[in-house]
Amino acid sequence: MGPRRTRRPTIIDVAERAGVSKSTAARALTGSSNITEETRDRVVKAAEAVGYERNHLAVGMRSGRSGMLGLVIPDITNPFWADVARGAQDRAVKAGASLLVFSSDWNPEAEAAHLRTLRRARVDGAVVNPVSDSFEDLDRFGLPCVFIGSSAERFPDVSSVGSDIAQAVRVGLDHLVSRGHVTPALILGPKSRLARARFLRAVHEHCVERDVDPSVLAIEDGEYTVEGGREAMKRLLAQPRVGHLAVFAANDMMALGAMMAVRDAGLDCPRDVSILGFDGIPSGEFAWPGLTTVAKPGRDIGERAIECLFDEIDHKPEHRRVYMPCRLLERGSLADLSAAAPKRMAGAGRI
Amino acid sequence: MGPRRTRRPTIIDVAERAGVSKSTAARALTGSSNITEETRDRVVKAAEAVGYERNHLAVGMRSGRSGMLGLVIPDITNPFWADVARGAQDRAVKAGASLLVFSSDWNPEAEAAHLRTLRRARVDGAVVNPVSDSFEDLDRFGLPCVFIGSSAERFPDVSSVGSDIAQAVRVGLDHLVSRGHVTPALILGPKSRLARARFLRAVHEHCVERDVDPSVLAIEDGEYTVEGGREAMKRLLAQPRVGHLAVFAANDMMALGAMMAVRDAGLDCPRDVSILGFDGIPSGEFAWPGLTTVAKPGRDIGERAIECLFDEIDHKPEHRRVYMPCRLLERGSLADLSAAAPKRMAGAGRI
DNA sequence: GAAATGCGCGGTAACGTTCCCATGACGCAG
DNA sequence: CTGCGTCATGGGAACGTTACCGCGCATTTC
Repeated sequence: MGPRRTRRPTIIDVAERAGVSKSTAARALTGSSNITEETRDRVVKAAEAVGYERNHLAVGMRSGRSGMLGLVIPDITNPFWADVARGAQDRAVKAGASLLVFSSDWNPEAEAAHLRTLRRARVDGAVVNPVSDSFEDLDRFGLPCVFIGSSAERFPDVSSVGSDIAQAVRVGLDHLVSRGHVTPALILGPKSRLARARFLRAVHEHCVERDVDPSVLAIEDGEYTVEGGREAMKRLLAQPRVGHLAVFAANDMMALGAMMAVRDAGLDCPRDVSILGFDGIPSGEFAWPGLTTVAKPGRDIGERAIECLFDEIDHKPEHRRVYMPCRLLERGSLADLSAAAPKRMAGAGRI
Repeated sequence: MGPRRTRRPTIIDVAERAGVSKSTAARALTGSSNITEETRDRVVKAAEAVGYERNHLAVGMRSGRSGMLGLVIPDITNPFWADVARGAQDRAVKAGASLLVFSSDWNPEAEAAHLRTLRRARVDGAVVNPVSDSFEDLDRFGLPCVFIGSSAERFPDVSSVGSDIAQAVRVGLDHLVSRGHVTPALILGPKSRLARARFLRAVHEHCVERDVDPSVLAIEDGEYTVEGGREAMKRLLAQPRVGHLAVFAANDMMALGAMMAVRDAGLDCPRDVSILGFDGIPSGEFAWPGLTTVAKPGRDIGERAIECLFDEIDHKPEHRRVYMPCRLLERGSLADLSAAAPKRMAGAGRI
């Protein structure tokens, strides 16, 4: 494929071939009114004949709309963010827009640099998972913007899309209870994280509704990693307990780590310990047993964020804050202790 | 963050503030020669003062270089392609370029549509994993282009980057042999796939070098999916055999499916069956036992592809075909049958 | 001392598109 | 027949930038 270095046809070439002025050609091609059907036909034919393709750079320059959107996420390699990116991509494509994707690696400086690049590229707006604590850099962006994720909470003036943590926790706890685990232990993230507080608050609310004393629940903290979950579970297993142990982890990676710790201790999941995760990463499907988890709707979040962004661009200040519902992914990491189906725990889950 | 609707400063604003002409301002800002250090300073200060940011749309229009590159892959959600995208992204950012990312879903029409979009956006070039069989659509692209992946083989005129299958197979087989598995069974993809033939050829070459008759190896085909691998392994297990069974799967998903089939049959991996995968997807890490596999360097491939693309854009027709080396990821799915360390098979692998 | 060279700078055209306004044709009513 | 409104079309400006050319000035060279 030798890239042809011949000049690409412009609207003037089309106009000449159709025997009209470039204004008329433009009108015909943009589908505007005030033009004879016959003329439009001629222009369209001419455009096809010369292989004309509208130059979006020029369009963007003249009209002030580049037709490009930015997406700045921590890491496209992270399955959740890949999901988000995919949703955003599809929604953008559907609207005829293109997506400039950047990974910030949770680095505020990289984030700022990418936002600068987006501004220079004259994107019409951007969807961002903000990592910078200071509103400074983000405020400077000066373009229509939608935030994604729990960190967006810090910026009340920017509309945002995220998962509905309260609903997710409810779904998870309801499922645990339905399987006979009324007072599960919790493996949470570091105390510094906003997400941790939200998660815990939702658990408390749920407990109050069910007349359970929240302070009964065992809680261990750890980093949001496999190792963090493993260590937390080790501490949990070291505590004295009677009977089956159920654990709700705030993150799938931690849940998988917890699963390892169970194995390390010579115990079996789900026979001795039940584990419920939160995220819905693909790896959970291939663990043994398969990790039952509450899945965040990454793709939907991405789609929705782009939709909000369009509203923002069009000055329709609708939904300032959107929380998308999560859903349970039932696999095999939960024992069924309910009286109804005492046999279900054995071969459960693997699809 | 109310997006400020005030006009963004142009180079003319900078020029006026610095008391020079816009030509001089442009010269100062592009770092071109023939300009006093003092004038340049003044212009740069003025630019900072008014918050000037170069309009890349206008630059692209005037100079013919938009500073944007395209990336068309099957699915950003697939961990391998996410890796590739990440590498491409990093390399592009390093060169001051931006990446427009699209997912084709293995759909030739979507691919063609995305390529059209890229052309209209006036990207400087694109990195593509071609799904279309006909060269037709791709040839029309008419821009600097680099292909990625084994399917690129079909287009000898386009430079491409991929993983070195021959080397990967060698690494895998060498490892198998070093663990005492001299004649592993093979789980391969569908006969229609080019990748299958290449994989098999590499195995044959390796066998010949080691004076092993290739026809001894048991082979089962299947789709490149978990289910495909599971079925293939089931058939493999149905065959009469003596002692330990070792399997080299052409794909991690199939390997994970094979692992399930082993479990379904009441056998144990790695005690009764050893499994080696190929890809390096993250899920393999969390399977039990951890999947030992030959990992493709997705990120490196992405980086390298962008580098090749830059060469292509700059008319430096260097490396037309690049194969990146793969490396072994040792986890726990292989028993050690070699005399040296007969104990290693038990607790192997999990990091 | 005059011509030649080099350098810093300004003016203007051009990239390809869309938008606004002018123009001419045509139809219709007075 | 004239005047007015409507509608299809053409002409030109503008978006923000860079490339090219030319001008004036200072320095060099025979």
